Amino acid sequence: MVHIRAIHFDLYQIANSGQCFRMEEISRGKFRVFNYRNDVVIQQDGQDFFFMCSDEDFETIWRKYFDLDTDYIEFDSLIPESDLLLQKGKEFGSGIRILRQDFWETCVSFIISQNNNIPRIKKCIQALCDRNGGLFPSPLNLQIMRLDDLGLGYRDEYLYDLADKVVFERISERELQSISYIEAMNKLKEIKGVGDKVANCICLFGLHKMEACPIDVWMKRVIAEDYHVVAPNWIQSPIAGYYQQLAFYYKRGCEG
DNA sequence: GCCCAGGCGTCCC
DNA sequence: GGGACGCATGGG
Repeated sequence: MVHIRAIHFDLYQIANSGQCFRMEEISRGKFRVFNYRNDVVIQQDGQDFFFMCSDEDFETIWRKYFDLDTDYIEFDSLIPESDLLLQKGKEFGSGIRILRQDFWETCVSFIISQNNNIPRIKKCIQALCDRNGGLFPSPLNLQIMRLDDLGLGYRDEYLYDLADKVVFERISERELQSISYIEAMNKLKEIKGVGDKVANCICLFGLHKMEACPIDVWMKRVIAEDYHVVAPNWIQSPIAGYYQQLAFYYKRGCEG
């Protein structure tokens, strides 16, 4: 077991922030988190965290996953006083971090997410894992799996196209990390079923390109209702993705 | 039965 | 280049 203290870190908020789909509260303050083939149980008590894993796993896997070396208080301090939506968002989401999730899992998850709701996205991903003997399928696994009876709707062919492109290295995490956000977006949109929104989610949650700013129905609602239909300047910020996540979590928490 | 969901591909203009 | 439309599925 590993004990740490951390601020701007709340497992409940992160689990319900819509950026990950395999993080569940198993008892009060106690969460099980999966990231591709790794998993851990964490107990949170305020600013105290108990990771049920070795020191080595914490240092090599989970410290990075939870982005614990990034100062989110600093990000919050850059929000203008005049931006009432983000001011409320940073209070409501005071424990939000942008996870550094597995690239492959993020691609699969957000292709499934299109025109779908979060509870059902979770069910679809769980069904994929169940079908693969409890493990999240690798690209090679996915290529040969039967998908048409997992409740994915019309998204089966999108996942097969993704798996092919990854297996044949038409899409590679290494390359996407080495190129710019704009170039990565264009590359990702070559995958069937990946448009602007999903590509932004992959850039933000799977590649940690923090300028990526996914615009979904909730963000459109934010722009329409909280910014008088004019998109705020911060969507061009180098950390637009974090601000977008505060806006999403706040808006969805209030109305969803 | 409706409407909606962290949208996108395809048509059509 | 942009705007309608259909798309599978299940929750509310």
